[in-house]
Amino acid sequence: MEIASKYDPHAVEDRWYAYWLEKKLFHSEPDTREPYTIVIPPPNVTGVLHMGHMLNNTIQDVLVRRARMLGKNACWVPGTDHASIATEAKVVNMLKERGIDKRSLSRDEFMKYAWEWKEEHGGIILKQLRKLGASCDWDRTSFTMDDIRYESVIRVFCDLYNKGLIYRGVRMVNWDPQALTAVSDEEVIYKESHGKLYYLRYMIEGEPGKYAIVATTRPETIMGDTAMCVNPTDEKNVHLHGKKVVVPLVGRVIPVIEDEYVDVEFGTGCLKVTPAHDINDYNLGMKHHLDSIDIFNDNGTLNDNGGKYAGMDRFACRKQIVKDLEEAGLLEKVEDYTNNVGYSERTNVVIEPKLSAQWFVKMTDIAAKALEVVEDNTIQFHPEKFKNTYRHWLENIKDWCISRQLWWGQRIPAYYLPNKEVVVAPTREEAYKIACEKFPGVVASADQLVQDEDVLDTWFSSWLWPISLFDGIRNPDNEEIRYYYPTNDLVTAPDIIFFWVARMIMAGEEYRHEVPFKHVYFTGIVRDKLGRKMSKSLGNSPDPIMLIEKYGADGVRMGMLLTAPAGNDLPFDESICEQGRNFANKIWNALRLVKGWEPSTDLKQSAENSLAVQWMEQRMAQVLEEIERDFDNYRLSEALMASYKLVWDDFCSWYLEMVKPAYGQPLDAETLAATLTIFEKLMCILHPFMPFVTEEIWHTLRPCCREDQSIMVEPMPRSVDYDHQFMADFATAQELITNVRGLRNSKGLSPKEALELHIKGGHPAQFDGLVMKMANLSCIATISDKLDGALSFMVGTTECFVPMSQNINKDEEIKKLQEELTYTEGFLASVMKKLGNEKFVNGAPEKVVAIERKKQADAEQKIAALKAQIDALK
RNA sequence: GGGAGUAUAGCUCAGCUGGUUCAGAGCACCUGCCUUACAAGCAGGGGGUCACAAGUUCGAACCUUGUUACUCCCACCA
Repeated sequence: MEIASKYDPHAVEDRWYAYWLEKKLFHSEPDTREPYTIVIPPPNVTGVLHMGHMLNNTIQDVLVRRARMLGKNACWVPGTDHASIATEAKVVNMLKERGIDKRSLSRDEFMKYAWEWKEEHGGIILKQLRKLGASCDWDRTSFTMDDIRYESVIRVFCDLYNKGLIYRGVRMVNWDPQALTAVSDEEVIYKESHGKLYYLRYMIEGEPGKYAIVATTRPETIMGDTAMCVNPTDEKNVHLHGKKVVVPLVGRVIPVIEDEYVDVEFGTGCLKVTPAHDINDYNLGMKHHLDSIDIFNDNGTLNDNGGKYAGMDRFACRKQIVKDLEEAGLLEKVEDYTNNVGYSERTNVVIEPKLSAQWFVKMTDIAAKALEVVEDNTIQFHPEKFKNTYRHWLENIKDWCISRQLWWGQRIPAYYLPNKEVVVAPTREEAYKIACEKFPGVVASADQLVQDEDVLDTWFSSWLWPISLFDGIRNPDNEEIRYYYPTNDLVTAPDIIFFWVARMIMAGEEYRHEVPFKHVYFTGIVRDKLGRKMSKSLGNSPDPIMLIEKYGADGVRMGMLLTAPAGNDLPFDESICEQGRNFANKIWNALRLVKGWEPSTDLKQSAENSLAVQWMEQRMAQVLEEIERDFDNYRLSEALMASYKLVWDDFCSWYLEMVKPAYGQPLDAETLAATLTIFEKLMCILHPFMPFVTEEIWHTLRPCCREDQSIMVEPMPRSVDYDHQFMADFATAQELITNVRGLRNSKGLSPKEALELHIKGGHPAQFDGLVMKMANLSCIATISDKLDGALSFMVGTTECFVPMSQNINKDEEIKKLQEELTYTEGFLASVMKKLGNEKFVNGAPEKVVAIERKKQADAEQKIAALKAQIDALK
């Protein structure tokens, strides 16, 4: 069979993915095996695959595939997130393009459009994950708003309400004037922005011509001022105590109050208090029983309280009001000012603090439990440093605002009675029942109940994900939840540690009394090579599907993993995929070589081949030890690098070259069979990282017995004991080979010209045959004295000589030897200094001193040898 | 403002409990090779004051303190 000289992933990847699906190899059902479970961080249903997903899902796939090969019942559950704000925004836009205004639609009509849109455009990302090779159990694909998940969320809401952990209250919330909804604290991003600080004059009542100056960044909010505040200890403002001042332009008379909160150093030490539009002012207002005047509409324009500015946008109003203040002579001065302004994570508009009635979850008690399980390592974070971040957040946690003024999401199951009382129940009928019991005679029928208009924060669905995926909320005792929960590993980006990771832990404790996962692997953030975050607006994010087209999924997977240790950002450059592609090609060519060998049953296995096989098998055991340790510590890139070197260096460069027969010659059947077995095992080791090329090669190696099989479920090779002396001796042999090749290279000799090697004294000779083959030597001779007229090198303390047919350049050789001598003498001097130090000899452990003495002896021996060689040349 | 982390070769990173795996790996680079598996390759090679300074120690990339630079998280003084 002819095998192409270049590996072509296109021909291979789709075929094997279809094969895996057809054989249902991704599917898991509970059985007697040990479970291994990962739930996918559900991407937005509106999302398309980006580099962050690639990294994240590659890691999950590596872990799942490895677990599967270790004999576990591996289950990776995929799904998507309904992403209220983002999805609703997209649907609204879509409607707008069709000339439909959301406000002209009823809630039900809107939801119909939204579901249509979701069915049509949603979940592209899951299709894209298949290209990557993700071995998700697609039969289990879920959605945070499908029936089971919807119902689970509703039940949890009711349950927490009944436990008194959910309440409704009027609070200052972060209002997104574009999305027209409240968002949680975590959804506000503060950015430094360059604005102005305006100094306004507030006339003092009853003291004509006298005024106090207030510095503010938001002059448009003066319409909402209900007090001015000074610090009671502020001497320069004592004259204002007990006075009243007039709000500029507005004319309203407001009191001057005193509070320690005011910073004496800032501006003039006078603060205008606008309880409706600033969180700190709100607190001051509560404390001093101030009125609260809301001047904004939900969309960020001014309402009727804005007087002549009513209807204007808040930023347009700011400009206008500054102009008007100036004309009225009430603007003292304007300074440039840099401060932090909060923006909505979803819509990127400036957040408006706003008083409104919202639903909250009490966090204090739930948070304490969630902190404990991370502190005591029931859940381990990789890397561990994220424990700090986690602790800090949980220790300072505030109640979670979970209501959103949107339609796309789980509608809050709270029903209002005509008497303003509220009942909470999963369905209207149940709510009616409760209403009748609690408030007899208030409602005559279920229809009279008015359901809350708001939906729940999307994270209020996703925090249940590891439980609700197995229907563990509705049926807490079902077989699946008992089998798959708790899950094993969670792989996610550190930026959602609060949004998601912490809250899943809370939900796990609350609803399973058990952690939702045992390990959390935090990936880094994928950046471009200039260190910038990948973003649409910068256009610096490569399309992952194009990358896969170009380098193959295996190539991209490997490229990303090689440079992405846990928690480290990944400066992504397309060229790292080349390394992956090249590696796939390298293995492919090893396959071509091996497949070209003809087995001969007449030929007996040579001693050399037998040794080569023994070495390779033990080398594999040795490296497996390392790989297993790396996986235990979640050091995936190191495990991959070790595998890479095992295949490329040890197998291809050393082993295959050692057993490779001369051109056209057959190979003894025993060695060939051993080679195939080793090759297969290597493919198993590599399979979690590079699933496609390894499956292809595994099948091609022994096509006869691979029908209907898959490497996916082959047992993963495990490390075993190996002979350390044997490996050390072989390493010495490798050094001999490298040295001879080096001599050849530096003297410009052809690799085809066979050389002789003379070794002074004894050396472990069992590998001589292999050394002769690999270094192209005609003989290896043992000599008792140094050899004249030869090039020399040392391996350890052993002197080696290679006779030259041509004259050797004595000066050059002497120079080279002299350099080595100087270095060794310096080395010896430092060793002697240590050994001459009594404190060292007495203080250091026996072992360390012995090592130094050995260094001394070796160095002395080497110096003597070098001196003798130099003398001989002279 | 508070906290955390990082700084080792041109790049990305290892370096465990201070001591022969202590100065490493991969990529990149340089030299020579189209040697019938692979130029997406082979063989060989160069390259680092371990950010800076002081200290502890017989001994420091590793421990302590300080300095500098970068990154991230939290807070939000109008």
